[in-house]
Amino acid sequence: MKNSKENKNANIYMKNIEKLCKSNNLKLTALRKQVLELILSKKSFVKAYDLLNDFKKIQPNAKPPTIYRSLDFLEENGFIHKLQSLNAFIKCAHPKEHDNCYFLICKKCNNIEEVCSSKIDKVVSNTSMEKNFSPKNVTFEISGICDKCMS
Amino acid sequence: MKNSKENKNANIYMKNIEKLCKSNNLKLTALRKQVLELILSKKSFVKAYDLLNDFKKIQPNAKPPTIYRSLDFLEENGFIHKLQSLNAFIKCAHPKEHDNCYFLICKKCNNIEEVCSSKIDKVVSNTSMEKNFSPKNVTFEISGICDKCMS
DNA sequence: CTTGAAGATGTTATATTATAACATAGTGTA
DNA sequence: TACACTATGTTATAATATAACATCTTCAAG
Repeated sequence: MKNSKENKNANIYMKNIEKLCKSNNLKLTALRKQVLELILSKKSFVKAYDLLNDFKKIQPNAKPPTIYRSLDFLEENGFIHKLQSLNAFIKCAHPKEHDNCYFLICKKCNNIEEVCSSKIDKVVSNTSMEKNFSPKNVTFEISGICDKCMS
Repeated sequence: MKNSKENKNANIYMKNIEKLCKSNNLKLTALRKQVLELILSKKSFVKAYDLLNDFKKIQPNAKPPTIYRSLDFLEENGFIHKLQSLNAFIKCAHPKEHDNCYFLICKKCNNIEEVCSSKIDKVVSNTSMEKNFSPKNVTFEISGICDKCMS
């Protein structure tokens, strides 16, 4: 039951990505799509080499660049995020719908919550204005203990 | 001229660290102090293996754990920060004087500005309250182009 | 003192993460 | 069709980090 619901969600998500790629003239190749599917199949974040091992079940001769190139494509286009403090990857909760977001990372259950907030955009832009700094990429990750794991 | 000024600053910084270690009952061993001195001697961030190579000039048989253990000690106690998006380390601008800070990282000149702001503390604590999340560590790094490199 | 437990360092080995460099294949278009 | 461009395959290695165990210090309790 739960799996079929998750599959459905993953399908909806993938349809959206396909549409976005079409309208942005991006090539969602079979390889990239397969890699994204594997990422979507995870409850939480995934490490590159775990992804590689998963992918080898489909294509046994896969090598690190196979994965890293797809990850690069997916990240550059905002379909996934790299969690810098974990060296791990996770699907974007709202592809192409926001600029900056941050992550609440639970150390206990490994759940990740992606939070998109205008507050952080404000902090970033205010700071940048003050310092005359021109921001390009924001890494904002908060690790701690989530609601569920506290109680 | 400039070097002697920087040496003086590094000395003042080190005196402060020694004082802090004393009052917090932390062991700033010769090794840890040497590693910190190397970090202080850098204009900007430093990579662990560059540090190791520097350290080998003092102690040729140094190995990765030598460096990583000292980095762990220095980071745990807030004397240095790890820049997660760069896999690099940098001295803390204000040891033991603040909780959260963020970094403006210039992609061109590699200059790092450490900014301590109550605004970010507020964003973090507000978010955490809303989500009932208990934050432990914050990673907040903004990369872009700095004032000097823009003009 | 001295001894023994804890912490720090030395040392070997290996795990983990990521990319360079070059070869080949596919794709679209002039 | 042929060319330029992009994507993928492949080999090799670079870069980052830690596990595991040995040895040495240190320092406080006996």
